[in-house]
Amino acid sequence: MTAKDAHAARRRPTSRDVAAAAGVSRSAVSFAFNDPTRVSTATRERILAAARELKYTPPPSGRTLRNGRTQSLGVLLPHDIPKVMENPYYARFLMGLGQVCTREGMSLQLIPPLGDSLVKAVRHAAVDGFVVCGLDTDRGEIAELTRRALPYVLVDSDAPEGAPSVDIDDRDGARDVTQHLLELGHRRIAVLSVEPRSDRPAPTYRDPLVRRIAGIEDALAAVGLSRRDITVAEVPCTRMDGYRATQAIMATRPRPTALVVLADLMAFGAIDALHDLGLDVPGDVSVTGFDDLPEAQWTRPRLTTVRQPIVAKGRIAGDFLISAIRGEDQHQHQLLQTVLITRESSKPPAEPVTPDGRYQPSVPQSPARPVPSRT
Amino acid sequence: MTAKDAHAARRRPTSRDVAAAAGVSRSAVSFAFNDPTRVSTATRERILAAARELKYTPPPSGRTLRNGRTQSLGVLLPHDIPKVMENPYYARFLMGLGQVCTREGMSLQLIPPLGDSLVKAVRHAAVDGFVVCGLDTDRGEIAELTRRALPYVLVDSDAPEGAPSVDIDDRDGARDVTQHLLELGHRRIAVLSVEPRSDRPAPTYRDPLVRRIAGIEDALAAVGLSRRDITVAEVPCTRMDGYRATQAIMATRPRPTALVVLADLMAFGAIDALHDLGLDVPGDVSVTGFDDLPEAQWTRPRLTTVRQPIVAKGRIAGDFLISAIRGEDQHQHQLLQTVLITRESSKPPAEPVTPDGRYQPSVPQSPARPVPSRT
DNA sequence: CTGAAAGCGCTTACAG
DNA sequence: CTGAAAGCGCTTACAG
Repeated sequence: MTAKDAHAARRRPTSRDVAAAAGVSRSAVSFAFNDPTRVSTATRERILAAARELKYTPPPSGRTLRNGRTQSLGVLLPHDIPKVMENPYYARFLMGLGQVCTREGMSLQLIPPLGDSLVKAVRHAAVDGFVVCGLDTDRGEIAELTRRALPYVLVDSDAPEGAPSVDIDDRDGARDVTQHLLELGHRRIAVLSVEPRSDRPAPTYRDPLVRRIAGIEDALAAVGLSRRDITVAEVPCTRMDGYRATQAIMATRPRPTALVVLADLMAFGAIDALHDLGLDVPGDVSVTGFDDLPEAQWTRPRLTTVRQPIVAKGRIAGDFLISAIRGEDQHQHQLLQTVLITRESSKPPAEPVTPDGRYQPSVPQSPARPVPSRT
Repeated sequence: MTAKDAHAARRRPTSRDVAAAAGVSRSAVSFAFNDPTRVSTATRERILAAARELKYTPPPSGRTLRNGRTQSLGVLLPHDIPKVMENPYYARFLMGLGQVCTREGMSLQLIPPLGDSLVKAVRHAAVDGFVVCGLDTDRGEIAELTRRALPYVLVDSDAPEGAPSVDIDDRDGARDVTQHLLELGHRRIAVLSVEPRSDRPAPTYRDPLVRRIAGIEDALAAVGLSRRDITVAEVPCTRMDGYRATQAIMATRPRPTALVVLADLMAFGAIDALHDLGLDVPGDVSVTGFDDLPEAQWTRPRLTTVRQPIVAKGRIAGDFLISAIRGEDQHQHQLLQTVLITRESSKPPAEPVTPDGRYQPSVPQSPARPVPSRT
């Protein structure tokens, strides 16, 4: 079989074919598509007609190689896409990035680990820059980003010194919500945190969840308690894991009167679990979250939580990237503030749980470690 | 300034540089990265060391041009990314596509209109295939897809005959939920539908929302009513638009006793609005949705709705695309079934609204137009 | 206003 | 096991 001929017959037309059909050079074809001022209107029409005839459209692969631009922003994800999309947090974060994409005329590439390797994912992605989400420790990804010499910005990450990053004041947020529960009189507090993505050698203070735990300790210290006085469970960040972990926690005695959950999604699961256990929220157990997803207002009772500006975080991360792609100066870091949102899922415990009864609010002591002050 | 030298000094290393540094050919460099069996271990180590030294990593642009593969799936979106991400429907749909991406080691590119033009977006996207979402009429996008000779599959679209597509039985679903309300005794029914994305010349029966309206008419016809007996409002598919439209609908007299909303997201807004108007759901007004998003179980009251297999839809669309990319035979169409989920947001109206009182359930007549039968 | 040519950086069939 | 060469398809500086 003359496979070659058959193949040639159905191969995609190139600018060469169009040039031949229109009786012009390949340059003219390129100009007709990209810079109409460089060819006469008549010639342009002829070229476009020939292109239509041959069903030709300039494929992006050639342009990408030539221009070194993909017109696409990459979002490097800590987990595979189904798991990421389970958390409404990401939908909101992508809304912020999407605002930038709309403005800049770019597409958004969701880049999950490739066969468990984020390094490989970085290596293969055809994008103009990376927003790196929730990188819990540098396992080579940043080195690979540097090698590729592409702009990047770390978000919710364990960002090394000097790396461009957008973060929130995790520590203050966690301190505020814990202090809120302590002021209500709670003393038997359980914390539900997010487990690290991988076995990592040493979680550092830069890790957002380490910072949140530190914030909890700040609040505890202010009333003379320490981490030893609370229990901390770490599970994957899913609603179902929040559900299961809450069941386990509530099986312990003495039962906690308050549950500090470090992600709204897991807090929803916690409320589900308490409901199924026949425990009243907040009558039997107070529950707090972290994020203030829109859904936090729809739970019954509505969720007391720490609001973070998720959409703004996405937008700012995108803006950082655009500046870097353009080679403009950029702020290297941005720290966004959280706000405690008090709703019905938290109230004083049914009975005082410490010998001295209800906690009397007092001026909090200075935290154990310096934290960014809020103005 | 010797700008050229400065540029040369900091220009990205290429396989040529690495080859020179390691004292091998560029082929060897390529093999070291892509096909280790083609070079000796010692040579490979030397090459990789040189690459590390020079901070070289093979950029995707060359490979893409050469291989004609991007390892990326495109999702062509009907709106810009912020608007799309507002609807939890898409998070679930992307979960399904994401399953395929995980399996195939691909990334997922979100491709919004480029300066309002989907044709431009198609032209510029560097992907191996397109999932086209909610295309409400062919305004050139499909022609451009054909020109690019890339595989595509239409989802929730006004798909032309013969185009690969994944759809649900919109008509049956809408008929079932309307029939449910009619059987409960409702007669004053308002429908809240999604407005077309653009001014289109002629919505056709292939349009999912046209099919849903047809399903509503089927159910009405079975009790001797017609479209003239109901009111239909069309608004953009957002929670806020659902809220506002419901306020407007409830200001009409006589007030409807049931609201058939053709997207859960808008139904959530409708429940919000009824709550704010001091109207009880379902006491004063029954509300039904369409989709069965997870959130439909969290509204109070929980939402009666038409469940569609959103994640499966995404997975199947992705599988279609993968088959097509591989050049395998593929099923051209897939029709997925919906199921009516009855929850607390619907109940009989407070008082009979027709002269003859409550509707007596009877065997539904055959629908006006043939619909795909469910087995 | 148009054409010939170089070059973006890779991969792989082919020859050694 | 390795090297020289062709080619993927475009864009644009340069010369006419």
